[in-house]
Amino acid sequence: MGAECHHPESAQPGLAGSELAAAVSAAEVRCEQSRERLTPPRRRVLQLLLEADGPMKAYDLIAAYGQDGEPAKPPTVYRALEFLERLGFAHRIESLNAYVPCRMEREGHSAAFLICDCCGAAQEFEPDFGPQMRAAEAAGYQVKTVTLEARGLCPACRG
Amino acid sequence: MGAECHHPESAQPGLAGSELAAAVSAAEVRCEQSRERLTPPRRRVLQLLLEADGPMKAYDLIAAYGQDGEPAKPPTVYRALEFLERLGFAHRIESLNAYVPCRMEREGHSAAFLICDCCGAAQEFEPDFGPQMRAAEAAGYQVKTVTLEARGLCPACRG
DNA sequence: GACAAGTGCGTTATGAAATAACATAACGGC
DNA sequence: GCCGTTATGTTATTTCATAACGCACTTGTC
Repeated sequence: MGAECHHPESAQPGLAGSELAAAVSAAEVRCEQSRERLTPPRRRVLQLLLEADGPMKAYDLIAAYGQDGEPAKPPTVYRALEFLERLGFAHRIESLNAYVPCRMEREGHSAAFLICDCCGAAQEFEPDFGPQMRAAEAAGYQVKTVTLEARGLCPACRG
Repeated sequence: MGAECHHPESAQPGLAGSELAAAVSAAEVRCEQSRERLTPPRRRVLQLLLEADGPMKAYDLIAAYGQDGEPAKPPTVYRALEFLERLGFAHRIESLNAYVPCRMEREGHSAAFLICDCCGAAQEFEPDFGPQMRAAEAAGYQVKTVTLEARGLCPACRG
């Protein structure tokens, strides 16, 4: 994951400049539509996720939080992450204990990732959970959210 | 999750007696076939998982490890869990930080769970990852393992 | 049997991830 | 203005997981 890997980074590079500003603005608009508030800590954490080249750990966010180098307190970042997840602006990748901004156009509650064990890239893709939803229904479950994490090697690292 | 829930437990009850012994013996056979050793700590942790009524946290296993009430040291249990996962005898449920014994007949590396947010039950099911594997292939990824966790309400808790 | 290599275990200590609990501040409706 | 609600600041703690070391046991070789 990154440290051991010298392949060209295939992960989506972080946003910057006008792209970053546009992504933050889009989040702002969606917040207003939902009568939610993109407060300073929430905006700051979203920005850090969008700028990053790959999944960020919570304590990476905590360390990077202050523009002056001052770290945040853990609850500040965890609360912001909870909000961003709730609104669909970010996803937690369970198998990495890390977070990424949502790359999908469609707003929804499900997330699916292709994760490279070599370079650490995590690519979100549009999942088709048809078979799994049918299995859940057959078992009588009422599913609220689904997450899928596929581990392997990305095109750049599979050689 | 369990604490807040007074519905009838729909999770698979833990094994006991001859069923438990048979499950442990089956694991023993599979170990010998793979030239692996089901050593005492590994056997003990597997037994605890099989006896449990639901997912067990690592520190639950640590606390329950000694028959005399003596807890295990964390590395003892984490090493055993790593082994059991590697052999396919147990799965880690990432979104719960918890572990369950594998309930599937077929030996494989993929796992899929229906998790009840109310009673904490985690039911393993046979996943059909066809759509997701095709998406991964289209993206050029070489997938090694896939895990899926669907959160919702089990039949007993959905009311 | 002596030896070395590999594997697993026991132990101590530490690191990493996440949350509890309580006080204070800002917003929005009336 | 006042009040309920939501969000933040802060301290401390809990929960989860691993690093690092030395010893013991097994296995294969000579």
